[in-house]
Amino acid sequence: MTTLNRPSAPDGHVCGIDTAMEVIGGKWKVLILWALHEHPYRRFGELRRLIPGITEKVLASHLRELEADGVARRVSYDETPPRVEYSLTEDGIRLNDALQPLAAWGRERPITRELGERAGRGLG
Amino acid sequence: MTTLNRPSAPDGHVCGIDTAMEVIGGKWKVLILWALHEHPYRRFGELRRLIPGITEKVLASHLRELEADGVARRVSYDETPPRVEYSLTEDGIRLNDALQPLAAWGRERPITRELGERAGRGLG
DNA sequence: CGGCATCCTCACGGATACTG
DNA sequence: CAGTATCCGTGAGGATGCCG
Repeated sequence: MTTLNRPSAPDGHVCGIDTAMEVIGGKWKVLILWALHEHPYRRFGELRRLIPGITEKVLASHLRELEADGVARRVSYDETPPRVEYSLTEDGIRLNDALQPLAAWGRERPITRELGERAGRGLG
Repeated sequence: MTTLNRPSAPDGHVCGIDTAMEVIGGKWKVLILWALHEHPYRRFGELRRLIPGITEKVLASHLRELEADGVARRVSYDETPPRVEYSLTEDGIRLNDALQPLAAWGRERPITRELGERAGRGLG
């Protein structure tokens, strides 16, 4: 995220969506947000189980980025075995709320392309 | 988009956001959507100028995907020189509307990370 | 003007092993 | 349990050139 040519709206037309996309741009970020949204806090392994297919490394890095972006919070308890709880910040909750219309669009949307094959996997 | 392991919400919890992310997931898609939203129709070169940094190939492929996803429409006129106009479909307009809260979030958001360097390029 | 055909890069994400 | 460390593959995206 240093020398990358980030997309930007033309001459001062800050639409803000690009900013948001930076935050939720990761492959699993919205799913993580969603999982955190359903419950006040989530543990690491819990998230991993809730999101089948994600690896530990990716989950960890995504969580770190979400944290750095101020939408997720990480609280670790000094216990044995260790316990870490992730939750949404106020801003993260607002982000999730802002995501709802998009989710509704995705649900109500007329199936144009082949949007069937990608969901036909038994998960959970 | 064939054998790719697409993210999915756990056990039937269809949040719809993943579906939406498939459509707007491209690097410049939201910017294209935004550009199409501001005006009833846009020409190819116009879009290219409106979105500095995007290459013709990427713009073309993104437009084609947006078209395949039913959110953009392409109309070409048999003239010399050739003229092609892109516009949003009804569903594309709804998508854009659904994107507005996200845009608002992006604009109002407290700057946590270094969200300054990526915009510091003279464009337009 | 509005593309498509190639070739190539590189960052994102995946697999595996190891640690406090 | 909750991660790091390392290596690697992939594919979206970028550069360039040509065409109707």
